[in-house]
Amino acid sequence: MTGDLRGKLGAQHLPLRDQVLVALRTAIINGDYLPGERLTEDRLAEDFGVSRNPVREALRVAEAEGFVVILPRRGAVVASPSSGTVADMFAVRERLEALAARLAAERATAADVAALRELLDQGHEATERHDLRRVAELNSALHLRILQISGNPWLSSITKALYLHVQWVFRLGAAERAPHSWAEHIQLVDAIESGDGDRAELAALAHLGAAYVAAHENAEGGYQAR
Amino acid sequence: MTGDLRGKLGAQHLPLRDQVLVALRTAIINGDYLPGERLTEDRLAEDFGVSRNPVREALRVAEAEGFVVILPRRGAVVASPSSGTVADMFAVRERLEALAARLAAERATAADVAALRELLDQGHEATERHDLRRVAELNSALHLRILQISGNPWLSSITKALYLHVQWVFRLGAAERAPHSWAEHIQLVDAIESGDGDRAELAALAHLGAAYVAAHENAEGGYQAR
DNA sequence: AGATTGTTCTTCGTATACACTCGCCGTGAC
DNA sequence: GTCACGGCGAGTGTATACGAAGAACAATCT
Repeated sequence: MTGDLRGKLGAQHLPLRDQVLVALRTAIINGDYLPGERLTEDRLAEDFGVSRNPVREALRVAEAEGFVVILPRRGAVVASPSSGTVADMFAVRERLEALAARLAAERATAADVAALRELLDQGHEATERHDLRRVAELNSALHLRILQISGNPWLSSITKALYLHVQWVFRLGAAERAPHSWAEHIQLVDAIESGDGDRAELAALAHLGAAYVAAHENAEGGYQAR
Repeated sequence: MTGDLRGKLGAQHLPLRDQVLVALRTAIINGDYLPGERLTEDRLAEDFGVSRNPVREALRVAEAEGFVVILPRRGAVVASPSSGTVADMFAVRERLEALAARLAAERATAADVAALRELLDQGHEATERHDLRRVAELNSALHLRILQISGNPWLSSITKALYLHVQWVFRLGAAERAPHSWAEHIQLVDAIESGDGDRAELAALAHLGAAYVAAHENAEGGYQAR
């Protein structure tokens, strides 16, 4: 898109508002700010060591992304993902990740597949070490990589956003379910390597279905609404 | 051209930033601001008769939604939907609208179906009157209504955002394809009424496929304002 | 007690200031 | 003539201050 003006340098500077947005998102996902918690602009500005303006701009984007809810003239609170919307989220994600798997299967180069296998290996290793944090990281990396291979920027950005929310729900719940999800990943990469779109879609659906059950259980036992 | 925009923002009770966002989106979709056009904060502030702050907050959200591209320290320009991303957009929309159709079929009440039929009738009438603008409105209303019936807020908000982009591409292209799309709508509503999820999905896919061909042709032909 | 009033906190919007970066353009050196 | 340098203006990025409006809550009054 709009390739004419881009490409020059100076793009390496991340505006403060973006840094704030990233920090805010991760703080919410990590549970540093709990659902229902009030987020006054002053407080966030102080927490992040910036003025209110960057905070306000980051808040608007966070609202658009569904991480916070802004009540007019009342301010922002951390959104509360109810178990109802978790189900809705997975229903959408199921379709999107299935499409991503199909496109990836149809378009993956040998190098793409090699990169996926590399992630798979690292994941296997980390699982044996019981390094759950690293497993979760590699889990994300794998999904993101498949999205990238799909080559559809819309699909990619939408699914990434949803994926962040999934991570949020997972963290809020108690345990990671990482161990047994890894076998599903192998199935998925195998299917992508085969180039068979239908098979890749089915593998993605199976994976998502299992993930949903885990997330849903977490959400049920997790936190209070509002 | 700036006068009418300014007048609309006067006497309402939504936060200014939201009014600016709506005005900005519609201005972009209507082609008042053309792809690649530079959007300086000062100019937008003047166009909408507000200060820079609401404009900035609206711009960040518009960026997140994909309507503008913001280059660090350079400012915002209207995004350019290339024909490549139009194909990607429809690939995603196809899946989402198919899901919406399925959910709607499974959950629609008699009242929901009646509302859809009402829209269908109005659409038929408007088509006979060759009132293309009204037909386009009813077209949107029908799709939005189906999303609402689906009862999945994630699906709804994501698809709405995509739908706005589709409208953008349509307006940039030359003619509306409204007339023959109406038959497909009838098929779709029939399927929803039947409560048969598979059938509703297929109807949605057929509709989207036809719409894609039209949109793609428009995008190929390049953009001309109005 | 119940209604009214007032205080306080916070957002919302405006205004202003200033550093920084980028692109443009004129000037001068070669 | 052309190329490099440097000044200049435009515009963003950030900070800060200020006032208005609204909501929540406590205090006051009847």
